[in-house]
Amino acid sequence: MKKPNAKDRILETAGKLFHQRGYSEVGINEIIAKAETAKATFYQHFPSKERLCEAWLEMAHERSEIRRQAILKGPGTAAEKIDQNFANMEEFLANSDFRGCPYSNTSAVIASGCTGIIKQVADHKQAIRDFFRELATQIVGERAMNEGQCPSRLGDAIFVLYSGAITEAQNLREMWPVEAARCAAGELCATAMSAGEKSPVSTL
Amino acid sequence: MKKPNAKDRILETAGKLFHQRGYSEVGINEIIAKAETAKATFYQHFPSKERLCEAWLEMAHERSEIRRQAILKGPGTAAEKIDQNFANMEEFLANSDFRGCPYSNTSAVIASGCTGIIKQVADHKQAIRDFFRELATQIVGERAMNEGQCPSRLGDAIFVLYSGAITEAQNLREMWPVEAARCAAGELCATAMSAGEKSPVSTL
DNA sequence: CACTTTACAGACAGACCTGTCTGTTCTATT
DNA sequence: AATAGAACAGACAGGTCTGTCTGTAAAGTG
Repeated sequence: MKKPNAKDRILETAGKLFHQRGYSEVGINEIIAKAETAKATFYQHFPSKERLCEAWLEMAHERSEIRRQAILKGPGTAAEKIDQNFANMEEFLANSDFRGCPYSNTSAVIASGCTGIIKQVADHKQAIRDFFRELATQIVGERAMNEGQCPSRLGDAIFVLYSGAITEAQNLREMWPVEAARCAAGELCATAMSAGEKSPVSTL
Repeated sequence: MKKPNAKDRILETAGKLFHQRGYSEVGINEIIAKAETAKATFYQHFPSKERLCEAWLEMAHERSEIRRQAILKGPGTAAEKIDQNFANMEEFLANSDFRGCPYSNTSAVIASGCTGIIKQVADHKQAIRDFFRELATQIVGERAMNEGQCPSRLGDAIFVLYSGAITEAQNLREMWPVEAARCAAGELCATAMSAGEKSPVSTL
């Protein structure tokens, strides 16, 4: 019951270590020792460390994608859902000792030849961007869209706030960047909503 | 004229390589080879690679601090200066092949025991935060401050936008995150200014 | 000129890394 | 029970890394 599968054990262990200390700071030997498996077993499932990294990011992406879809289909207004995302980020950071975004952290250390990893990062970031764009569309609404409002701009702004919050919370080991981003996102949403009500064409 | 100093050559070369490929991906041997110096010379000036990294970040911080002070004392409104910062970021990214923030990139790969490096990163980020807070204060103005406006909140929001922009431009190798952050910063500034004029107390 | 500082060249130690290989043992299905 | 696939243990090769060490050459200063 404690040992599900060699491959899964490796993936879970590597994921935990990569996230805690960074991809380049964790070696195969440590992974297999902590996963209680043999090196030959490792290379039976993963042809290289780089592929293991890709598998880890892919797994993490799929899990997060499920969470995002659940949020989209769940209850609450779009603005509330955005706010909830920042609350979740605080919890995530508190539980991981401020170790930021696995994708950004990995992207910062790999060589430019690791195209597979680079693609994983880009795909994940694009998915988050699309997520916020979808919520932004719900906020701005169809009417305002036709009148010149740009929900994708609001979505992108929230995406950048989201990224900056987790990056700087990691760098400073403090929570205030998340709160600052949260407030700013709320303000941008409020402005977008009131612009949709009052002025038909935004000057921005 | 081409060889200023062994120490300076090492520092410049290491800085360039660290920035281009990341701290953990560049070794001492490559640095001394490209700096055309000997290993003994290197260790005469820097007791360890970690200290070299600290010296690099410190040098880069001092240079950027000079630029920020020049901007603060230079001509233009505060809002224009903030906008100019995002324009400068685009230029920076274009010239460095989208290799983001040296401090965040380094922070993502070092061990938790590297307290010196961690402090350099935190100090630098705090300086940028203070820079945007100062500009935000100029935007919101003293009157609005007394009436309940919070310039530090605006400054922090711009700081987070700034960080998210450079992070995601690096991850995606695209420029749109900078533009998104730029627009959002402009909008937040506009909202803060109109709130200072019209409504005495912000609801945010 | 004598002397000190600075820089050069590069071998070397010791550790760590990824990835390969040999061979054994467990486990499940037929 | 027999057989096949999966997992185990760990030595090994070949390379890279940081940091130390020995010794030599150049350059500035009294």
